[in-house]
Amino acid sequence: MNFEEKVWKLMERIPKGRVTTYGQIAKKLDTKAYRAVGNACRKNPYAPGVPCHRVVRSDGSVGGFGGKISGKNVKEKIQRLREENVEVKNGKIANFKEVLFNF
DNA sequence: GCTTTGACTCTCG
DNA sequence: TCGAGAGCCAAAG
Repeated sequence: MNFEEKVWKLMERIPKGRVTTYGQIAKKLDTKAYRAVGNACRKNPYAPGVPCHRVVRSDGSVGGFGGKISGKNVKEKIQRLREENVEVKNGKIANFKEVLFNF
């Protein structure tokens, strides 16, 4: 199994209404390839089976899909997050600690 | 096979 | 509090 497949599989485990960080995923995979995780996310061939929008940065900010990349459909992702009990404020998770999914 | 790049994270000033 | 720099790993050129 490739590294990316592991990442995707792990992301699949993220329940609705919860989020996780790249660091958590990397840690679960016994690696420090935080950035590679992000890369795998960006590819994301299993979307929306693999909800990459539920993966955020360690500080609770939504990461690249929130402010840098794809400025419009991102809002829909954010909106979906908010519908899933995840409050997003200004590109960051408001109740981050509460919705953070610990593997 | 080496170099570049990235949706990252940590530390320091 | 915020920005810059360094370190990390994997994929693509």
